[in-house]
Amino acid sequence: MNRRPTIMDVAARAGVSKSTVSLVLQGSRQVRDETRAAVEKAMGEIGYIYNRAAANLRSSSVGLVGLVINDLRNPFFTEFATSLQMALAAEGYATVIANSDEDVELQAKLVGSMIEHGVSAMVISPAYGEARDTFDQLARRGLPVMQVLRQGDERTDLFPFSSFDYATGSARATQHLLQKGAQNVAFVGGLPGRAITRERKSGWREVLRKEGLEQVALHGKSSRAFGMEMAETLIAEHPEIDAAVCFNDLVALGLIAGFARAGRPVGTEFRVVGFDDIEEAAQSWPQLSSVSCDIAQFAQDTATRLLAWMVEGKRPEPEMRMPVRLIARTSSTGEAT
Amino acid sequence: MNRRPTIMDVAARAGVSKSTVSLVLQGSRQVRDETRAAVEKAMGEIGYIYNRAAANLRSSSVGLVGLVINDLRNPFFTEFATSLQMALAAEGYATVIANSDEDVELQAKLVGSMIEHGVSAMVISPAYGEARDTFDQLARRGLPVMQVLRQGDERTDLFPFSSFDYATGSARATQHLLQKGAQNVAFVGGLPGRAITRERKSGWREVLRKEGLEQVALHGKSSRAFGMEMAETLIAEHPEIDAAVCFNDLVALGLIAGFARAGRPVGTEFRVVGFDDIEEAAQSWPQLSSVSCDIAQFAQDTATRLLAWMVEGKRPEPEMRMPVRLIARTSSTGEAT
DNA sequence: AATAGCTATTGGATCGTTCCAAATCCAGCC
DNA sequence: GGCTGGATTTGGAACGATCCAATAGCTATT
Repeated sequence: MNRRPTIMDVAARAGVSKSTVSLVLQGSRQVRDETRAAVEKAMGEIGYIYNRAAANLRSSSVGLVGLVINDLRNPFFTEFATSLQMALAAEGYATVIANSDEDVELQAKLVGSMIEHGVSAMVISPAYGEARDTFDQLARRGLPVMQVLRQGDERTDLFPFSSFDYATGSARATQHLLQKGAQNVAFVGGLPGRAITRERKSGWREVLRKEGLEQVALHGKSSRAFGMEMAETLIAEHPEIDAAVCFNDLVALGLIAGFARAGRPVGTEFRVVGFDDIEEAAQSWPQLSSVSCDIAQFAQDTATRLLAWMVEGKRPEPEMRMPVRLIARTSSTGEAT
Repeated sequence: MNRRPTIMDVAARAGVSKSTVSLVLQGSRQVRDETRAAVEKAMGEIGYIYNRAAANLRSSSVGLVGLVINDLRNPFFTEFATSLQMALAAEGYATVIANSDEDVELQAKLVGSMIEHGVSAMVISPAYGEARDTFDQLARRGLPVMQVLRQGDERTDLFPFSSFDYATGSARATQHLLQKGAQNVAFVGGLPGRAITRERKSGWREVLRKEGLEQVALHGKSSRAFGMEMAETLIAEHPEIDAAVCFNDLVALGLIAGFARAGRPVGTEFRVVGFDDIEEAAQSWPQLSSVSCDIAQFAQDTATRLLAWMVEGKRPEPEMRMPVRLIARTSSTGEAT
């Protein structure tokens, strides 16, 4: 016989009952140390492998957390995904990472597949678009589901939402640029009409409004390519603009690349602040000033709150904002660091 | 009663037997259309959700593929992971992505957890370090396992290995730099003693040897930060060097940033070629020349070969090399594109 | 009308765990 | 020696699907 060994085989070998083996597997404290040792020895000898499917079937709790990310190629999200996976792994939970690639259809499939696989909770950074059905399905299953970094469903009582305090961040960035001597600060990037764009823009807008300054905003896909393109636009059509708060670091880096290409240095005659403080920000030149979002800490927090919900039933508050911090570097100060 | 509905409930509602429901679930062609419709209607009405754990228990084949990546933060790997996930999804397989973060212990845990969850195959880009036990475990289970992009175990008959033809790529890059007028070409990045470093270096070495040129290689962690640091080293200690083939694009971008910081433009007096052609290469300034590895195509290929193995039992050849292509851009030609 | 040969449907056994209530063990005490 | 009570151990039922062999329903053929 060459089938995969089961607890029965282990039990036979160790001279105990299958129930005892099961207890050992679950790390129960009520089995005698010698018994446990014997069972573990037997497991090693016959090369036993735990069958989670069977266990799940009976106990219907899987120690599996689903994570659906709208854009795993974005380093910001990658960092979040890996940090969350590690935080959950430390508590004995496995994480299934999936990338919806900003496609609500695919997202629905992924969520469905995860539910079928019996995840016991879910963390989702939703794709843009209508996903009411997907969330309804989640609600029906009664799973703990947290929305992070983006809000895809307004029912935050059902699906608590947590993110960063972007508004304050963009206000700080704008003040910083003005203080450094900038006269006209543009906002670059972010797709119009989206909540996250509104938030990252709102602080900038408030500050400019108070100062009575004109507001120039260039919206578009938040990529490096868009930033590069906008450099040309700014130079050609808005020569008065001498600083920019960017939707994210990718746009900011693209903008800087665009200015470099046009032979215009960034840091003194043109100042830039990005958003997210991705690793690259400190390692490009000029080094990029950025509103830092401590994503590893955020992931850790998310894990903690999710576990409290799963294990103790303590549902997180409907909305949480993590504070952000402005990191001033060469691209806004002109000074080497 | 408020438990999750089962196929029995569906069967009762639809007035058929559980077996019929099971057949519908499996998309069998042998149930009558009206019957299928009735069953599907019933499923919709009572909100039935498929329980994969139960199905797996009986059928022991899960449609789940495990993917373990040594560094998911690296955009090259992220791209591979997402592309593979999509290619497999198209064939009805779900992919579990996990990040070992270059830690063999964690890698062992992840592999173990995936086996427990009953993955039916595995794709792994191994972490550096001794992982014999992990591979042994995989071998015992008899799972189809493919090593990609990195070889962690020498038994390629058991664990077929596929990657890119790096040696040819670095030879081309070096020839290209010499042809553009470079006199002394350094190699920057890559941890010494590793197979992938050897490969990416070998083409460069061969070309320089044939030309009778001196070989300067600066090894280290292949990150942006290292590249930046090496810019200073090159300027201070190797002023004769006027071009570099870099281990990867991150190092190349760091190197360029470092030269920019020192006020030395890259493209004419100093030329750089990277490796991987990540998205950013075309969107930085100067645009980065790079040895392009079509990772999406590679992922697609990997999926195809893996499926042939899983489904038809056709084991892939032990070693496969995908051709690469040199993309010349500003950083090596000095010309804007 | 009986038979054969399909197609469509079905009941029971089964997968490998966990859960539960009951049984067993064992030291301490009267 | 019998009894008590906590610590260990145990057998059988259950989880929810699939698989398999058997059955029922049809049509076409003899």
